[in-house]
Amino acid sequence: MAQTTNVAHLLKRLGDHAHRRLAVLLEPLGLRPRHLGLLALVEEAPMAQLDLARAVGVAPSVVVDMLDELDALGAVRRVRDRADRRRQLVELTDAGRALHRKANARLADVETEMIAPLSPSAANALRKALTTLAAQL
Amino acid sequence: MAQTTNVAHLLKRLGDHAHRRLAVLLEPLGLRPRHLGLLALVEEAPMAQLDLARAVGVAPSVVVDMLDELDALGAVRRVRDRADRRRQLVELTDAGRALHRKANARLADVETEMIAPLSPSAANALRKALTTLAAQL
DNA sequence: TATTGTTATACTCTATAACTATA
DNA sequence: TATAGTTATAGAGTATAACAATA
Repeated sequence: MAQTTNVAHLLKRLGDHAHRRLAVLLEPLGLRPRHLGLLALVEEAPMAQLDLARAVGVAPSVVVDMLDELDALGAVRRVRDRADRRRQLVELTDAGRALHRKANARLADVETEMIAPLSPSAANALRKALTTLAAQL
Repeated sequence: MAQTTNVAHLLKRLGDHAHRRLAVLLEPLGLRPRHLGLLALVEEAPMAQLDLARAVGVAPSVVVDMLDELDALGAVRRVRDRADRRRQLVELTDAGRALHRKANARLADVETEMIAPLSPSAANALRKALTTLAAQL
């Protein structure tokens, strides 16, 4: 059967598994996988919401919801931009920084779990290949 | 940033890309990615709908919809089981067999596209690693 | 007029529950 | 009563469109 060995199909199956697994591990933190991209961006520097939406590739209305959730966790703060009072600069709180660190540890856990059956060199080759493929997206 | 090199995250991103790409390539055939699993199962032997649902891991009501779509394409036929008249045995038509062959070719195309940046040996290592990981799901 | 963030609405995908026909 | 298939309904997740405040 073509599907079981086709790389595209394998990537989809494994990617979905990784996503479900990450959702389970993040749940105790009150986070979901989709929050991680936002946290990573805001960790670097405060950012306007529409810029976040563009960077993450998701609709602005969805970013509003996600930020509401992160706000409820005390992980981010919306600060009105005084230069342009339409914009909200989203910045990470100290609690948000700690939360992001924990979330990244859970993400690392998923990787560790998943690559467990591979030899170190095979795991390395996998990471390298995936990184190469992701670079062309 | 952890996400760009984390294997779990890379798998998710690449899997989603593969899925979107496959959807585009299947669209001219009137198929969507989720139909492929059904076609592959029914290609081997006629199967009852609930068995299909269990095999694909999707709700029976969803299988009904998918089969309606495949039926509308003339790809499958529901045949009442004479031993147990509650069951419908789903079988592939000749047109369905041809369609399945084309669909698998499109799936192979997605793989070819995606692994293009890799050397043959790297592509081989990738396929082997993914197959190993998928085996433990 | 155009843009930022927000709200309202709709669409896709899937699951759960209620229904029918057979057993 | 239990099971196979179906229909109806509801829940995530996301996108599009309309809106208020500001530029």
